[in-house]
Amino acid sequence: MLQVQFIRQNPDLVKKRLAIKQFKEIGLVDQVVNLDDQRKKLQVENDNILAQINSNSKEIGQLMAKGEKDKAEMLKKLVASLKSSLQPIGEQLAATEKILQEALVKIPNLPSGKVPPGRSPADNELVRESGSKPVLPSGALPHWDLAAKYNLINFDLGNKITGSGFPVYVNKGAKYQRALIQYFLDFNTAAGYTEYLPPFMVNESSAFGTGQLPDKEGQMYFVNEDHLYLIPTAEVPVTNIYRDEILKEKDLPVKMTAYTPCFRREAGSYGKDVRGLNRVHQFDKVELVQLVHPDKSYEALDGMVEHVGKLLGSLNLPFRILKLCGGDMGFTSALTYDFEVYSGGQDKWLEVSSVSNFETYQTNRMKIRFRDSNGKNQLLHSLNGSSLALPRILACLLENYQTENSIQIPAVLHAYFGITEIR
RNA sequence: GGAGGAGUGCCAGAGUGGUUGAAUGGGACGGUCUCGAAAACCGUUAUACGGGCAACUGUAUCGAGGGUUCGAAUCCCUCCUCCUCCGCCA
Repeated sequence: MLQVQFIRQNPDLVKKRLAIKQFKEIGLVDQVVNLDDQRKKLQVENDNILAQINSNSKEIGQLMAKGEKDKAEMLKKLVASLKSSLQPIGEQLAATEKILQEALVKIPNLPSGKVPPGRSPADNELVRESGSKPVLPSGALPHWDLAAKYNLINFDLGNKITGSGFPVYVNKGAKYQRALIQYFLDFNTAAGYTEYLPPFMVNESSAFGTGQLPDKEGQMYFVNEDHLYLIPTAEVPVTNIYRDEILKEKDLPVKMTAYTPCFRREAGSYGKDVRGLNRVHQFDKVELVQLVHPDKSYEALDGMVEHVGKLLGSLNLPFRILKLCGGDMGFTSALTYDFEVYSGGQDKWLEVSSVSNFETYQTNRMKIRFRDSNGKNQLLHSLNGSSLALPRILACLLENYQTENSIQIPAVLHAYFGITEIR
């Protein structure tokens, strides 16, 4: 969430930037400022009464020690009346803080100055295109047909065991997943990221920290009995590793990578973009997370984009990088680059990675800070990106590497997979 | 799941109702000393939200949240986590 102090100091800038994000409830900005004014006033009153109660209580202790019971009794009465006058103020203060917090979490992150205006995906800015579309044999198949032809993925079986959107990977299809995960993790650790294998369920605090809660409950699977959420991305548990921590400047940047399955209810998505592996409820992903000095986060973002680009390049997949426009960005992001890979069998671009800088939006919720050279605690910037989301990568690898009667395996994966083609 | 024990500052650890934000030791940092270092000695060493131009100052926080009390790290309740034993189990 945004820092109240920043909103107070720059209300007009905040409103202007929120408009770029197509945010409708601009009124919340003034509301937050007003509520914070109220909060301050109430806190002063509240603290003053508490101070009186505290000092009188101390005196009672001293009087009792001296045996001056009568005076002590009088003071007790005084404190009792102070307490009754405190009660309504305390309640008002708590209520105001609650409303303030509720308003604050409804305000999305501000888009950085680099974000192009625009309302929809059509307004996203093409940054770079790399590689060339494959020349496929006539009668080239989409991945769901290839998956059936070579017995790699069984969608019907998933329907039977669980439901739609839970594919079962079979035989070489299963091993392909494993090879990709291993390759991605090795690629990331070689670049200095520390590997983690976090829990696949998180508590409410963690889900709040990265911005999934409140409001996006509907997109997560929830285990009612234990009050836990299945993670929609490794970003959630991994970023929360440093929740409530104050880091040393010399330990920056923190670079982490993790493989996890991801669980998404994808409520409200229908249509043909859900075919095959294009949109599923459970999928594998390797994620990158960085916590960096606020002065260096855009440099770090460029570095992550570069890193993911290299990874895709190593697989010889044609891809393009889009800078998301204000209207298409996520709630918590300040700047996002999407990677899309060309899917030869479907003749369309599939999003396989999203790399974002969240600046202090998440770290303010999680209180992830560092001690700067002046000894002051400052919020870090958090960033994350996929490297990569498996299903769509697999879809593109199957489609783009198909021949008449085989699927070739990219050279960098031969060692991981143990074979050079699927027949 | 059952029974018992425990959760205090960066760490260890004291503290069972009254100047305790918290003894003591260690660590870290700064200083003195030294050519430099070690040792020794001195000092500093939580966070958040407020008030004040500032010096400074108020409040809250001893796993979390409630409660009792004039006053809670200390008493009570709920929850969480850890340890020991039993049960179950990959």
